Amino acid sequence: MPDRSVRERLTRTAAEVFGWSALRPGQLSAMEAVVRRRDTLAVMPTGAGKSAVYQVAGLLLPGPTVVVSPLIALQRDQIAGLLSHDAAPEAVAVNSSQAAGEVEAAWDAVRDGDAEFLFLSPEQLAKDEVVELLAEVAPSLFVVDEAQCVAAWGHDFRPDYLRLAQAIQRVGRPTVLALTATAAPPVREEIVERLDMREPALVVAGFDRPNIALEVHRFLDDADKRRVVVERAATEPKPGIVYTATRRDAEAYADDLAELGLSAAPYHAGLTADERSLAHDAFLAGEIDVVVATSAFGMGIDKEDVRFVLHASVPGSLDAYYQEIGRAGRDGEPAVAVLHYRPEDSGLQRLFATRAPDEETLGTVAEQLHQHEGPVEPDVLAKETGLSRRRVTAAVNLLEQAEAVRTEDDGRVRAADGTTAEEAVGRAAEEARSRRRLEESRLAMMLGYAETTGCRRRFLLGYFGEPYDGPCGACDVCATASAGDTVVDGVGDTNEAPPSPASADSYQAGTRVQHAEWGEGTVMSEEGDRVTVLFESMGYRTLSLAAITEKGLLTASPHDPD
DNA sequence: CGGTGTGTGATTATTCACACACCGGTGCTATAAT
Repeated sequence: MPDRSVRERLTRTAAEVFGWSALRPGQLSAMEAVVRRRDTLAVMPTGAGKSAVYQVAGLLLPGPTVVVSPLIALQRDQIAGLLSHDAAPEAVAVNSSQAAGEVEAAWDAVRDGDAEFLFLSPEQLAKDEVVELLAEVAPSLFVVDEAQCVAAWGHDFRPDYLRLAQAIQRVGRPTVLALTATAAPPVREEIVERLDMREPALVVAGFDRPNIALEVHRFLDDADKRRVVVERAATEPKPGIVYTATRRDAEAYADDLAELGLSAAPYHAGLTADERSLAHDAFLAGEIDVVVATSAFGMGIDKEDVRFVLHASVPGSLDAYYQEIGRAGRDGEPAVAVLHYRPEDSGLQRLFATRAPDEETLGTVAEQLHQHEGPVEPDVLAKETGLSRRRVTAAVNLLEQAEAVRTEDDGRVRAADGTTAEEAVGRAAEEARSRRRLEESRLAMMLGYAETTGCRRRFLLGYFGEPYDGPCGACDVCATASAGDTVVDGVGDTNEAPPSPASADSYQAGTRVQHAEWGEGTVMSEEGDRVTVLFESMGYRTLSLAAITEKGLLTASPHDPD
């Protein structure tokens, strides 16, 4: 089909069914790739209309559309959004909150072609019965919404995220569309790899959010930090969000703010469902000025006028940080993102980031697998070992990644031929170590942002693979530098000068390089006298230009950049 | 990794220092008890 005709059909459907008079370029090209049955990864900021991509494209493909979504609340929002368009087709969900009758009705609707969209959690797809029902209705499009969850949650918290590829295969390998607002290059790679996407089209909308001013404050003393965070939350224009690392801190900061007479509410997973939805609804309705939350607060928060996002502690990665501050200033009006941190804060994040199935668990699971002559269901392994389903699945995932385990067409798993349990554990443990190195380097990049002497926006965008010459003029570093410039009458060439625009062209972001010890990598950013490279085996490393030149550390990679 | 709570012992009447254990974030789903 010629380009024009596909695009015309897409724009016409968008207008007639949803009433959208115009599509953004990113939306249209993602839709087009999907309709041409090409696997697609779309990285688009919230508000850029990610949902529209599958809503419109799904309609133009003949079979039903499956949408994997991490939260039931999010599934409800999406369904409500579809229902609000009179001309849009029916959408249903299947999850544990429903009665048996509802589930049956939902499947009937999909089977009869009454419902175009079916929303599921990844855990649903871990059930044979669900996969079999789905295979019968032959979906044409398999959407993974909030796809950063694959990389962020798949390894331990919700391991069924790493088994989606097998589910996709089993339901007839429909076209795969992964959607996310925030994903740095290694996260994108991981999504593509884990979902087993084939030669995917990559649609990346711009990351920059110029109306969000960036600021960082470093503290040595915990009490100082608390005082500054509370004062800042009290004085900034409302509404705003304060992120804390623990539930206890969320409560403590909310109490402090309430004592100052502000309407503030805590939000974390330790609250009851009622308390959470109360806080959530009140915040959306403008009845609460400040929500003080752990990372539980975020997905599905569709509020335009958030004026500040303060962090009372460092998150574990810039991916998480950018996702959280991205909730500010969606209306395009000025907003501010302030990170408050102490170097000690990173200890907790390091702990979170580096936890993996221990060798004992891996050993138990591997040995149990080897007890079976043939393939076995993961649930059976859980029963036999007495370990939780989550731990078993995480161990199986790791073993599979180490190519010591294979998944059959029916979803059962078996030990790879010619591998002993011992070898399997050794290789899986090495996979876990390699993953830990990457996680630690991601945390190091987070701290790099906090400690940078250059433009913060430049650092942030560089991390996401977006070259930015800067200085941006809207971060604390640039503000200080330009104040200095005025004093010295524009000379500005001091030791702490902002990054020089487009200096050496040899280490521009995106350049492929080779390191003698660490192998191939991609330059992520260059700042002052240092270059940050993302190595495939080691994660992020920051090298000094002087050392690179003197010791000849980096050579141009034989491969062309993509 | 770092903060916090608990227990021990030493010192002396209620307090303090120190060692040590424990906890820390995200949600789904199935199941049991009202």
